[in-house]
Amino acid sequence: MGELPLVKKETAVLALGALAQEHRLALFRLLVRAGDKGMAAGAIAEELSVPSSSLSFHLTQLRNAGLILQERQHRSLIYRANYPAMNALVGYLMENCCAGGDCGTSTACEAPAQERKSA
Amino acid sequence: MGELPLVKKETAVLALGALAQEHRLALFRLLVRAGDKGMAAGAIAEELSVPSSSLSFHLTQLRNAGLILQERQHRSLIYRANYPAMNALVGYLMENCCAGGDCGTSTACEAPAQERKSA
DNA sequence: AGCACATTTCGATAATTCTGGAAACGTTCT
DNA sequence: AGAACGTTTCCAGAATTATCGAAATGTGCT
Repeated sequence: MGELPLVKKETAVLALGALAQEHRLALFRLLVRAGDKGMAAGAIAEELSVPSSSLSFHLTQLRNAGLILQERQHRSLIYRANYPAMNALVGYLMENCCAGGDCGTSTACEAPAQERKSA
Repeated sequence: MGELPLVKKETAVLALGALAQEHRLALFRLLVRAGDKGMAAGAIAEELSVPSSSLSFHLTQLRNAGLILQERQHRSLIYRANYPAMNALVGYLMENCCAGGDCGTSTACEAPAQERKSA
């Protein structure tokens, strides 16, 4: 009965703040859909119709919040959703839901064992 | 395969924004724990050590976002967490997770059938 | 009616966040 | 080395958000 939190208050506020913005929410959900293969910044900018400098700002926000991961691939920077972080956030929100009783909160979204880059 | 969303983009941004603030996140989680019986504004203010005028501002934010419900009881205003709204928000966040595949996302937090006001 | 209590509204200030063009930076190809 | 490409950093202005004391509003008791 110590229940030390998996997510700190600060972390949660940061993550929620990162998602609380039209472009970033769309961006995050886009990456959630894109799955393991991720998307390049340029492709995202085009998809969302956001100028690259603005997009870069938003990508940084999401990255600081730990919600997305970055990886270089040739000239492009590839971004992917951080599923564990998302799950942790949701878990934090629902923590103590129903006064500690187990009310069916079993959230999980593993990075899908998707066909990893067919090369 | 129309998949019309249970939560609109705007609604989600509003809700996330409401939660993306130290005091409000604590407040919401407090109400989630408090359950069906809710809490009066004054009690919340004391618990969170926030001046009443500030608290009122935050309560309004959460209420506009649809995350909490208000009900008068004698001289006090009682606030309760809106569980369905919370569930819908979480559902929206994870929508299309794993590219539409069912990856174990079964989130639910019904307002607990708690001992409703033992009077 | 009059008084005390619970909470909200007003208002002015401080702090933070968003935006996008231009310039800088790192990578790849010839 | 030099050129082209993809992305980020810099910057300054615009917009939004948070704070809290004081005053106003609403409710219930006597």
